[in-house]
Amino acid sequence: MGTSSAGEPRWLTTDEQRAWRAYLRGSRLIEEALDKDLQSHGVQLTEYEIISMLSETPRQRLRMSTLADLVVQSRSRLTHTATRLENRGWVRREACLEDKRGVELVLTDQGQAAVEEMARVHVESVRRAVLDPVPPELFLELGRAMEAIRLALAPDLPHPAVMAEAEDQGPIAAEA
Amino acid sequence: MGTSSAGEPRWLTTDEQRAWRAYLRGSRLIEEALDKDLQSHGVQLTEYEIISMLSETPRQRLRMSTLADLVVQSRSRLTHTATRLENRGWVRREACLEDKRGVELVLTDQGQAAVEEMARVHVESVRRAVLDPVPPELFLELGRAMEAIRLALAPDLPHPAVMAEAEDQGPIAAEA
DNA sequence: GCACTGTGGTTGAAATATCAAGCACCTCTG
DNA sequence: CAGAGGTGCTTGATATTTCAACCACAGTGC
Repeated sequence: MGTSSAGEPRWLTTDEQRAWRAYLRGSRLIEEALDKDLQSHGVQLTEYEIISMLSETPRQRLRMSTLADLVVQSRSRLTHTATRLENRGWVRREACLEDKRGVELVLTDQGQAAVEEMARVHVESVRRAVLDPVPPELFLELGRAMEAIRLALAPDLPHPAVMAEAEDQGPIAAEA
Repeated sequence: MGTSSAGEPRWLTTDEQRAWRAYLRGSRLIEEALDKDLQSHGVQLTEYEIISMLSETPRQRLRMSTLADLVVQSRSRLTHTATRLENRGWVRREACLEDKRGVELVLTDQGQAAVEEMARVHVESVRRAVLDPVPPELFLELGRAMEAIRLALAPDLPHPAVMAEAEDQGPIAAEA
C-alpha cells in the first residue's frame, strides 16, 4: 500500500486515443480562436463569459460564488477578475441583503453596452470556429456528450438559466 | 464603415446555444478534473502533454516549434515551461544539427520514467472524467466533431503521430 | 559576399492565475 | 448566548502566462 500502484490501468484503445487527442487539440484551438477575436475588444474569453452570464440573469446580478460555479472558475480567480472588470466600470459590487457575507456582482449600464457590442463579434466567432465546421446534427451530439460529462463531474452545478426565449433573439443572447 | 457594425449577426438558436454552453462548461470541467489529478504528481496538464508527446515520438525528441504547434501553446510559453521541466531533469535541450537556429527538446530517462508513472494515473483520470460518462459511440462522434474543428482552425498542423500500434498498449500510450 | 526579409527561439517585464491564509458572518449545538 | 465549525469572499505572496522586443541564423536576390 505504499506508492499507489494498482494493476495495469485500462489503457485507451487506438480509437479512443485518437478521439481523445482530437478533443484535446480541438478544445485548445477553440479557446485560442475565440480568445483572439475578443482580444481585439480588450477582453479575454473568461472575462466575457462573466459579464455575459450577468447580462442574461434577471436583474443582471449574481452572487460571487454562484457565478464562479457557473463559469467554472475558482472563487479567488473570480475575485481578482471582478476587480479588474470593476475598474473598467463594467461591473459593480453590491452588498447582499439576506447574507451579509455575500457580495453580488452587478453589470453596469456601461457593462451591458459592452457585452452587447462584443456579443456581435463573439457570435460570429463561435460560428466560424465551431458551428460552421461541424454538421448541425453532429454539433448537437457534441453538446449531449458534454452535458453527460458535466453531469458526471459536477452533478449539482447551478443551471445556466438558458432562457428558452425566442430563436431569433436580440443582444440578450450574449453568451454566443 | 466606421465602427465595424455589420448587419444583425447570425444569433444562435436555442439548441445551438444550449449545446455551446454545455461545451464551454464541460471543457472547463474536464481541464479542471484532469489537472487536479495530475497536481498530486506535481505537474500541470499542459506540462504532462509536453512530456507525453515527447515520449511517443521516435527518438523522444521534437523541435520546439513543432512541439508548440502540437500542444497548441505559444512558443514563448513552451520556452518557459521547457525550462521548468529541464530544471526537474525531465527534459534536456539539444542543438539542432541541420538548422542551427533550432533546438530540440529531448525527454531524459528520468522524464520517461516520470511519464510512464503519471500515465497510469492520467489514463484512469481520463476514463473517469470523459470516457465513462459518455457512451462509446457518442464519444467517437465527439472526436469526429473536434477533428472537423481542428481541420477548420488549423488545417496544416503537424500530425500527432498517433502510432497505429496495438490496441492494448503499454506505457507508450502515455497521452491518455 | 552583402543586404534584406523571414523563421526559430529566447528574454524580461507586465499581466494574470494559483495557493494558502485570513476576516466576517452564518448556523448549529448545547 | 457562547462556542465550534462552516461558508463567502478577499488578500498578498508566489507561480505561470503573455506580450513586446530581441538575437542568431536561414533563404533570397543582387
